[in-house]
Amino acid sequence: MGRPPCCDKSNVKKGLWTEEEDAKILAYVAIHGVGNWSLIPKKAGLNRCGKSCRLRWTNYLRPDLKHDSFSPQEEELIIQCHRAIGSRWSSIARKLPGRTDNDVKNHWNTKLKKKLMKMGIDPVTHKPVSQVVLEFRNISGHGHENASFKTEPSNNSILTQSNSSAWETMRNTTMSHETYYNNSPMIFTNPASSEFQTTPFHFSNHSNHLLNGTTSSCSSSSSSASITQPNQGAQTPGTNFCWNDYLLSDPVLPQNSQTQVVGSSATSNLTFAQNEHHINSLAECSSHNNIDTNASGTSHSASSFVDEILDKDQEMLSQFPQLLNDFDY
DNA sequence: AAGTCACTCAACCGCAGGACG
DNA sequence: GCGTCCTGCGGTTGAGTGACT
Repeated sequence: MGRPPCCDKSNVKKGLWTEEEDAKILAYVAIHGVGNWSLIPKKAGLNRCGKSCRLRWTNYLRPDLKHDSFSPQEEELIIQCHRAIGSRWSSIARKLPGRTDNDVKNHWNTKLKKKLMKMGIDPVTHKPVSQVVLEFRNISGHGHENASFKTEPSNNSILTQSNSSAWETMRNTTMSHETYYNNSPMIFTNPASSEFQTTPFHFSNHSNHLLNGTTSSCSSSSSSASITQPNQGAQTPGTNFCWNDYLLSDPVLPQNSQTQVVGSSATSNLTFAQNEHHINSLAECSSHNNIDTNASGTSHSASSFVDEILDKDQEMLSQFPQLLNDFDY
């Protein structure tokens, strides 16, 4: 038995709000304040669902909201936060005074995602698209160099976004690392090296790291927010980088279940962003691609995996208590 | 000028979790 | 412990609008 609707939807108005309706809400809130939104429509004389009133207030009418466009600093902060915690828009919005989760979400979906894709960054994983392509190839069994794409991926990564042109581009061309190197120089921090750099998107040419209080302060080894991928050596071009390797070397996973321990530095350099990123990656990997992490050679059960994440979570929080102030999770 | 397409963003929907009786 | 109500959240939709043909 499902929950009854919050209101009689057949008798409430839907759609855009009129100035008159806005004025009613503003007048009511000015006198009584916010709270108990289910009663507000009746008391304020509105033929609207309480939920709709609350949304109108929180997303548009609140006096502390900004209605101007996003600044470059705000955009940078959104990208950094998204890389760290994924699509937790309310948490990200709390970092941006005057912005709502809806604002942030819309801005991400309409502007920032495209901006990243233009730069050759997969907006879901925040990895260079070339790396995502390599991983997909391995997952889908098209690991050899000249394999053509035969099946489309099923996750929400750049390969399946509404931006089908990106997919078409990649399907029709074998993406060379040089292509991405040339198209997105910001990604690759070592242009002189012939080694393929896998450092995800990083505003390295910005002097102000807006997230110093979050990602950077959490790093025990670096002042930048750049992320060093685990098992980096396996990701050089021409080698058979495998998504499973990525999982197996994940610092979140139990060490004794990893067939190959990457090295203590990989764990000691672990940042908050890394952990979040990996957890998100794992979740996406398993949910979107139906990849069973147990099938990757690990022997832990699902519950022990969750326990492991929680343990690591506790460990991180004890080491970096400031996280509690930065993100609610 | 008219039609089509792409984009933006306000609003809706359904679910989850917390508070409370 | 259970049911109900309220609120918060993230994903999705669709009306409005401007750009393009």
